[in-house]
Amino acid sequence: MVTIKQIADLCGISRGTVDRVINERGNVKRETRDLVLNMAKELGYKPNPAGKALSARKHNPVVGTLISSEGNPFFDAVVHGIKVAAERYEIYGLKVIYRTMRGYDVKSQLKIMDELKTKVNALIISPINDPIIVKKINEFVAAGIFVVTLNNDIDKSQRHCYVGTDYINGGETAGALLQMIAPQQSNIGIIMGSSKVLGHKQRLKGFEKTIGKNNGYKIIDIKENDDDDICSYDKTKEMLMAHSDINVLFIVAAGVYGACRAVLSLGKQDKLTILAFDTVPTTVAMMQKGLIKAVIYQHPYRQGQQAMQLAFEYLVNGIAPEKSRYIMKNEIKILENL
Amino acid sequence: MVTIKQIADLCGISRGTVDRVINERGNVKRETRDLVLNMAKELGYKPNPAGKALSARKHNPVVGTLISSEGNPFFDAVVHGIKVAAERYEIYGLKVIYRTMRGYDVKSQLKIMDELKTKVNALIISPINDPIIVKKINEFVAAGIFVVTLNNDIDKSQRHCYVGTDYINGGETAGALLQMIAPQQSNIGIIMGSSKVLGHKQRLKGFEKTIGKNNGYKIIDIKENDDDDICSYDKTKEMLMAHSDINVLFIVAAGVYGACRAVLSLGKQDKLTILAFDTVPTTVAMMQKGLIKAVIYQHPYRQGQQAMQLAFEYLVNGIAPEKSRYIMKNEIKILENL
DNA sequence: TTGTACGCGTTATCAC
DNA sequence: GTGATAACGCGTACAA
Repeated sequence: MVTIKQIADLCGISRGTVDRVINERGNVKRETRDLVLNMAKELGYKPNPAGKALSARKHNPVVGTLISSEGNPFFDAVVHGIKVAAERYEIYGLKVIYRTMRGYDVKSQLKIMDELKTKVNALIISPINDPIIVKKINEFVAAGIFVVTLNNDIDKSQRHCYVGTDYINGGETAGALLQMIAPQQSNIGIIMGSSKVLGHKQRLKGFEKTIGKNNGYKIIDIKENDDDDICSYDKTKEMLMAHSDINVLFIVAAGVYGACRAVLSLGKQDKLTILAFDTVPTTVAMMQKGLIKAVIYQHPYRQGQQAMQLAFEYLVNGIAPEKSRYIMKNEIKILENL
Repeated sequence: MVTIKQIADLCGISRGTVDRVINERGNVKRETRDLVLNMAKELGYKPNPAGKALSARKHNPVVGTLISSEGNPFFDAVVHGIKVAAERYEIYGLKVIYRTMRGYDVKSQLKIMDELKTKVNALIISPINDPIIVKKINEFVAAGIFVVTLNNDIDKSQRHCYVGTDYINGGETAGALLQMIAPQQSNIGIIMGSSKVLGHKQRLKGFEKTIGKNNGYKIIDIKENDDDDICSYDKTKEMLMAHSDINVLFIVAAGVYGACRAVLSLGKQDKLTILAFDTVPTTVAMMQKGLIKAVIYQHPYRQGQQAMQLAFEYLVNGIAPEKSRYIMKNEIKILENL
């Protein structure tokens, strides 16, 4: 393993100069610069993260997190992943500021982002898909802040990377699975989260694409529940009463519990195949009752861990992410492999 | 963050003494020892892995890996995980010796273990389930070598930890899934790997337990293929010809390709529901052909990564594993979420 | 029994 | 432009 010191010796100069070249701090003669660069390349120099970590303590690196986790139990596991990772990195001097919010209000998110901006060197955010947020994220990046979008991406922004799933594939997987576990003739009722949320729309798109090839499968009705259980309960009840031919219920986002309660209140639990997303406790309970046959799972814990790890490696080890997208697989979970 | 130096200052003694206490090197007065221990506990001292990593370079830590990967493509992904992780840790001075073997011959494994013993500080091994290997593993541990069992455990041994799946749960998951995707009346033919391999037996056990509750499900025949594709081809053909009522094929371990070729050669591809394990390329090809509906996946890449990470953290960062078993989930994969 | 001093690789600071 | 030096936290050989 080659070190800065070795390069310095071989070039007949000091460590300081080599450091200036490698970290592009300027104030180095062209020739010396080229010499060092060539030597480093030739020897395959790679900075030792342990050394970087040690000296990074002086910077007091701070990560800000802003997650729309309030009232959305899906994010509990995500936040848990973030916290476990943060704890592990605490010893390296990494500090974390935790901020949460409820729902998808752009102004609220903007306000918290502004508060964080002067305090952090990195930001982990589940962003609202809005041009104003894109602009703000770009401001962060321009200010030298490392930005990770978590669970939802804003692809037009300059964020350093995205950690989450492929939503279209989530819908495709759900559609394909459904055709394996539901009746040959299926009349499908769909409960959406919010059509304002890009991911939900993408899931629907993937689902429709996959089941579209099957003549036995028809989508009877689609309703939005705004990710709210009460609303979900009402809308589901309404839908099932209006269409007694529905024998499949596909719940695209949150509000699974409300929808299931509607099914129970109509006594339709044995007549429906129900497919949903994520393994929040209320959903697991409904799986145990036999109401929900399967769910699509998006590795929430690993999403949180991964996001914090990327921030850590960037700030403390000086390692930029290899990829711009860290995609978690859409897994199929039944009661047995939860 | 509290450091050794801070503890030393607060106790009015030198860093050296504190180090002796914390790393239990002896040669410290009782009182001083107790004082330091209390102070460390009170301040919540945790050694900084970066510091440890830096000074660990002098020891030239070496990890030996011994995997029965030859002729078993399942292990390709496991080994890939090991190698990617190893590459990442190379910069810290971690060296790796790669050894492979074919099949389950105790003597071969023993011989390679003996060769490795003097050269390594840690061992990652997919062990054969045999008392002689247990004894040898315990010898390694007694010699201060860190031992991780990978993909297969030997629970009576003193190995530091196991990385792999819960095989019984793998069988249960397969059984439950089958009842969702196979006909109400299913006559099942089972192709085992080797009954000598503990994991294969456990999978069968979990499977039998789960489908045992369903009166419509019957196991018609069980055959062993010794994880060999040719043998698998012959045995499957034999089985399907002897029992024309079989409409479900459950392949417990390797030899998936051979079994599928047998199905094709009998032209039974549209009359069978086939369930298998792992996503090796030949299996994926059979999924694409529509022959195999679903497989159980055991995160082979992550298994390899995790094992190497544990060795790294132990040797270089001086961090012992938190758990004695790192269990990967049995996931359900269909074509869409591979 | 205890303290001192150096090295691991990187970076920041100061002096030239 | 460049070089020397100290500091980060830990381990350890050696001195006292």
